[in-house]
Amino acid sequence: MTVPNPHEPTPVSAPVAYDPSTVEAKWQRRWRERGTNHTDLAGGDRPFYALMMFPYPSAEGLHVGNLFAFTGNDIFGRFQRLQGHTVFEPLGYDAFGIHSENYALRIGEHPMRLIPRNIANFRRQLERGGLMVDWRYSVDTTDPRYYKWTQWVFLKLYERGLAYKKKAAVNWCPNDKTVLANEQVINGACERCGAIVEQRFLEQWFFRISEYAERLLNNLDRIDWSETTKTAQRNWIGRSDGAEIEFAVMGTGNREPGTEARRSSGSQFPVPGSPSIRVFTTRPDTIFGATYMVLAPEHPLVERLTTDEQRADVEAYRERTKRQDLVSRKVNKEKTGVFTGSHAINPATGAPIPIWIADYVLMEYGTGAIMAVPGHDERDFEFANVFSLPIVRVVADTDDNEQTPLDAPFIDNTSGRLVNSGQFDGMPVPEAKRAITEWLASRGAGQAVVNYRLHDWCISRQRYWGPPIPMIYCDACGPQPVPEKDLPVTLPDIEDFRPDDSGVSPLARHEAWYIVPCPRCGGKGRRETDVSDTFLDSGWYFLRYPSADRDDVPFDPELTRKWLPVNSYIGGNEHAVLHLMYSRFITMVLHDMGILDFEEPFTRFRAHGHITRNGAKMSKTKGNIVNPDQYYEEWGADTFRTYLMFLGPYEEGGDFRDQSISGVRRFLDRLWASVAESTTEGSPDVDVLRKLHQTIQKVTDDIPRLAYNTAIAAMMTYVNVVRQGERTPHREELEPLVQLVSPFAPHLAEELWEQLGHRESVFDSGWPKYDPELAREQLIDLAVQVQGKMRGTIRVRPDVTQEEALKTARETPSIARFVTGEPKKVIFVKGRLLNIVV
RNA sequence: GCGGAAGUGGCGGAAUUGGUAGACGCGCUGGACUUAGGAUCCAGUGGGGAAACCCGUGCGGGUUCGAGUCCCGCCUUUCGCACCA
Repeated sequence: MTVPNPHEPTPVSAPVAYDPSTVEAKWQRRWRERGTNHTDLAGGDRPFYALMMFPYPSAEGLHVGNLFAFTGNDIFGRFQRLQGHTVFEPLGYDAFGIHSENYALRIGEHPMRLIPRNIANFRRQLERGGLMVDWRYSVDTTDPRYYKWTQWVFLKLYERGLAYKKKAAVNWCPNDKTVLANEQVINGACERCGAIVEQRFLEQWFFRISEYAERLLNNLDRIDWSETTKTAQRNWIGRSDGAEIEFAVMGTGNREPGTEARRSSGSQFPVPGSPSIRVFTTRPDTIFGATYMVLAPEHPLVERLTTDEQRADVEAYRERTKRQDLVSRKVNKEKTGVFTGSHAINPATGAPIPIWIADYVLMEYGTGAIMAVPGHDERDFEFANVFSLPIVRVVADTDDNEQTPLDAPFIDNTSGRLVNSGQFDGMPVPEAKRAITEWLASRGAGQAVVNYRLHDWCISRQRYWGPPIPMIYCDACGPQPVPEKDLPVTLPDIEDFRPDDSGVSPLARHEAWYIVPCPRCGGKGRRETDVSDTFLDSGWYFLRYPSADRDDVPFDPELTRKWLPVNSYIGGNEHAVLHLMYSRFITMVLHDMGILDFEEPFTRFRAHGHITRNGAKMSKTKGNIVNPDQYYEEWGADTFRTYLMFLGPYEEGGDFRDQSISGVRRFLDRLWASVAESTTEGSPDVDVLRKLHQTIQKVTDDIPRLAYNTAIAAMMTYVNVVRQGERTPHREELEPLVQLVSPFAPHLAEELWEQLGHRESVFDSGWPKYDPELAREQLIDLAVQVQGKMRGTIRVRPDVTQEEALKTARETPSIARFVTGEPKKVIFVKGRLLNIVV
């Protein structure tokens, strides 16, 4: 054994290098043991609910896009905790729906077996990512303990008269063999599979979301949401201010064969009891220019209005448009239509105008009928040209009130004045809108009306993988809601769950399941065999999390009062008009029923951006999907998290490049090394401390703005400062940095915090305070311009006066050479710049 | 067509309010240490020029002492919605 020579310096053992897999395993275990991520729901004061959109647990496993979204939310949540809030950051699974079912069908496995496996895999990947999730309060929408309450929500809407069944033209996907909501039809094709959607007439359950249109629109003004999301919702709700106008119909040739068409009454205005057509228009001011009318082909009045002469043509046209798919209808720009043979009377001019049918008028919007003003509407103009219908100009473009020449195709303006409009001539358009609406109203021919694009929400799905709609049909008693005590209506575990083309759910093939006693009379009843839309599952899940361990109530009133509405919600903008609209609607309904004391579920919402890879969209077919497991393995979760946040502004997303990850890992390595080398001897360097406090300020400002990329950049800069030169960093220079970095790299921060001698979790240590005194620079480089051109900088105190700065600048040769003669003018921005104008 | 967002080095991106354009990172170049380096460290890195300087934020105008930022007119990309009366 060799005795160490006391004169030789004892060899310092090389610091242990940063090994993420060891550190991360250690802290995940420690968090579990200590319950670090548990939220004291009942006790915590200053509650903060940091919600992220829950994922659909696909068989492929966690997508990097999910992780990007969750990490951003996790950073925000951890930051709030460090600021002293009790943070609740739950996560669950949105596992019902066609997506899961189709996949199950494809691989020939039952979703009841498949989904739990996917969830287990998701859970493993999510935990590996280091999220501050309290897994004791998770939800799985396919768990009867959850969908019991989804069915309860349905019953509440039914009780309120907001759920109703009607036979309706619905979007039918021939591939997925189910009905789709309007929101799920993109350009006439199924959002999911891309198949061309057909129209079918089926009995469907609807929610009366359209009754809430005005509130859904108005409340947008007072919630703190991403503007892009609010705009999308406003457009989707699509409020139009206009008028409904009634046009009297002249007798049809059918009743008086062989005679001239005659007015049904002596008046140009409709008479109660006589046939009339109601139209919606946003331009009542143009009524003097209405030279014909158009009804949607499926309009109920078409039957009566069609003359014998025209019947064959009309029937043929109706048949053709019915079978026509939506895509060719929308893409096809040429106008088609057929004359019904009947005429209506323009209530403004008293002139008879022909009534046509055409598929450019949609039954679903307004009244399904329009007054056509080809002089001022592009579509009407095109139609009028195809069928040689008269075009009358009633708004003049110019101030001189002269009729604009008709060689202009049409004028779509609202700044002109009326012409050819009788007593309204010369009136500006906005004024004429009001005046003409009033004039028509006074004669019983119309009224001001607001119309919305938003339609009622069809929730019926003729599929298997969803919560059965809790209704029972009894021949004697009619439709009966399933009593609350009988919930849940359990989805049976059947092998044959394949959808067919019959228009009914696979459940309709299972008599043993659907034949039940009527809850009212006890006689033979039949269950509703459709299941509900998966957007109903996600329409209320945020209410469930705090009460996820309770079976007696959907959500505990006290916990709900404490934790809701959600303080911060982060998710993808692809849900701007689906999930986010439905959630608001359901919350409003429950509020109106006295069940919730707030009507907006998400106080703040931010849409995150999306990740591309090497500039391209990630997709399975391109094979360029980032699999998180691989990166956890190679770089560690902390590096992966931090890298994802460093890609670009969180709300815009960024481009993932494997090559660039190393920079973030280097940063964490350097942070690790700095702590390992740090000393408690002596005192910290004032210049370093100044940078530290500037960094604290920057990071504290950036996180709430979700400017994670610049926060990370600031911390990188600071580590570079700490390590500059040959110096040994002082512990006080590093401790606050470990706190700053902790939301981004939680495992590493915990480890370093422990190495710095702390026993409690870094997440219970608070957020470092920024001291403006310490942050202030002693000397700055003041920019000096001559004639607005940069000519150099001068080193001065930040509070230097204009006179001093000017003097210094003129003594600086490299600047002074540009100043010829006396300055005419001097612009001085304190602490920023000096501009000398000569 | 309507509505939103965005065009900045080789690349991802900085520049909260009109005030030093290109922070931070990748990549690249050179160097140090090395048997070796795809490790680490140091220096450099918008373009042109020997330099003084000049030019540079999609294009064209404008406002201003000063414009990536504001105004007018275009172009391009991208995402929603789309015959919504």
